[in-house]
Amino acid sequence: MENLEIARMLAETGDLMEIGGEDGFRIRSYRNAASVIEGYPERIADILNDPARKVTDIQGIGKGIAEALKEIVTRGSFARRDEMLEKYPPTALEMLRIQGLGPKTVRTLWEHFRVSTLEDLERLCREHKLQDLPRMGAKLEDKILKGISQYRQSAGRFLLNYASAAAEELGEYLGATPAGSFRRGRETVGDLDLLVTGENAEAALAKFVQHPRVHDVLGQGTTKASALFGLEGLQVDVRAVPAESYGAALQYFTGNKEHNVALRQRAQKMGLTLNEYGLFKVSDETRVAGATEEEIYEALGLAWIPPEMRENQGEIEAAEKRQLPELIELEDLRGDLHMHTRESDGRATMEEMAEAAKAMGYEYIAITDHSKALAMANGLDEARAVQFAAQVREFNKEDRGIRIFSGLECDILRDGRMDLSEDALAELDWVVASVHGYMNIETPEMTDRLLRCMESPSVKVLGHPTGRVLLHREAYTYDFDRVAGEAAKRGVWMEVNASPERLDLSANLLRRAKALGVKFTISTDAHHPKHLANMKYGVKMARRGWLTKDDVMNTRGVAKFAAAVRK
DNA sequence: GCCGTTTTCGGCCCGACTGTTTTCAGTCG
Repeated sequence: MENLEIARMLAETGDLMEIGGEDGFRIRSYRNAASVIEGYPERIADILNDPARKVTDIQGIGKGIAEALKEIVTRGSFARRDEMLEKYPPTALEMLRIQGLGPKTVRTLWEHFRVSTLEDLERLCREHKLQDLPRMGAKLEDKILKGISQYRQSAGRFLLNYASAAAEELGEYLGATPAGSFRRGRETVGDLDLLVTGENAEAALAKFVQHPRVHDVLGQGTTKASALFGLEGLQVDVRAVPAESYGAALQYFTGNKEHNVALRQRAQKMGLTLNEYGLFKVSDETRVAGATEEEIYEALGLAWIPPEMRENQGEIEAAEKRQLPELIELEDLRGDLHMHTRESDGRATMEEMAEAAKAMGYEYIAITDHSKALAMANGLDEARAVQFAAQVREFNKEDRGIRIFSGLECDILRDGRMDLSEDALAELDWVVASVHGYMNIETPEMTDRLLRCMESPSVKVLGHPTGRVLLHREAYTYDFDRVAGEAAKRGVWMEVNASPERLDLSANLLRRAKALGVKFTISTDAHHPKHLANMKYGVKMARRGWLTKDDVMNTRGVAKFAAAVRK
């Protein structure tokens, strides 16, 4: 049992308890424990198995949850969870994920109509049955219908961090390499494709279906096995391919479809045929290439194309002219410019974040806690912001092997003004401007709002510029080209938010912004030292947006970066 | 349910919006 799954069970139990109308503080304890465990560096199961260790030493885990953890690890559930699942169906949890539907409404619907599936709920809304209940009306019915449709679009897809954990675990276990949309760095994946090759390839398929976290084997033959993995049921396809076809298979299963079609057409014109086994001459079926991707692309007269670019969006033409951009690499990053501490809603102190960043080899970070508009996150007001800036100046007086920039993730108010006064903002080194509220305003108003926020001389970068939350919330709408154009003109940068829930901007918008002359930062929005490792997802996204090292400002060394910020 | 304690009980982030009301419950962040 992995931490992520344990955390999910605790959080879900908290959700069910909320539907049950139980004490809010008790629910918070479950959620808090879930969040601590999710971010915990060691496996909870290992700690439980070590007689010398106590899980209650972990902050947020007391006697009660320690008992639950023991149960979860030994039998896959715990009493409280079972009890709640007796009362409410697991489908109730699905309903909670609909935007606009909360625990109280779910409970009312269950008690009145025994609504247990989204289909039931949808029908009731269409028949306007919700209006029979107190405080429910037509608007709510509409909202729920919209929420269901949005939810359906995202169901069955997985965030990159989840897929990534599975890919790493199985990759190591099987000696397998990921292909598919995961390899291309898509922000969400529907399934995970893995390739194994060599003498033990067929044996690996058998080994795969015996993995303790594999269940529901969908099929198993000599070249392919397919099964559901982990609690969430991520579908994993493992393919065994001979060494001489490995490159061809990797290419074929990485896709995407359009890219592959274009390559096969190209091969055809050259008197060749391309499939997952190799590149062959049509005339006498002799093998031209297949063992590596590089030799296939080369035989087609192309430079090897990074997987993140394989969408048939002009990359083949660029590869032909040998004009592919040199994409940014994870190792190019010298700092992380968006993270939170306990001052607002983060889990660690400034010093702990700095220490973790230093261990990753960074030269600098910016601490960017929330501003006061985010009251629930205990955002900073003017006085605290100014005090924080002084604290950072003090920190930097000594050489600590890492430089901190005093930053703030400052809310952009509805009218486009900044949440804190210019005087206070001027004390800080680095202001990230972000939208956290009023996301459903009309497109022109949102455009004006973002244009106006850049009039503040303190604003250096637009944080998570479209506000999307993957599988959960659509981006808010505005005239992107106008805003990006203005950002380029004013020297305001745009963020690639590396949090796997966001990955904002998207690849398409990155390319558009880049074309308009925008510069970027890639930052994790970490709320825990562990989240600093999410940088790799941001880099993937940047690569999908064709960004180079030069496009991304936090690839600069500390002196150059500081100079660029001051300008 | 956790934490901290002047150690077994009291405190634990809450403000703003929406849609429903006619004073507020529910949701979101």
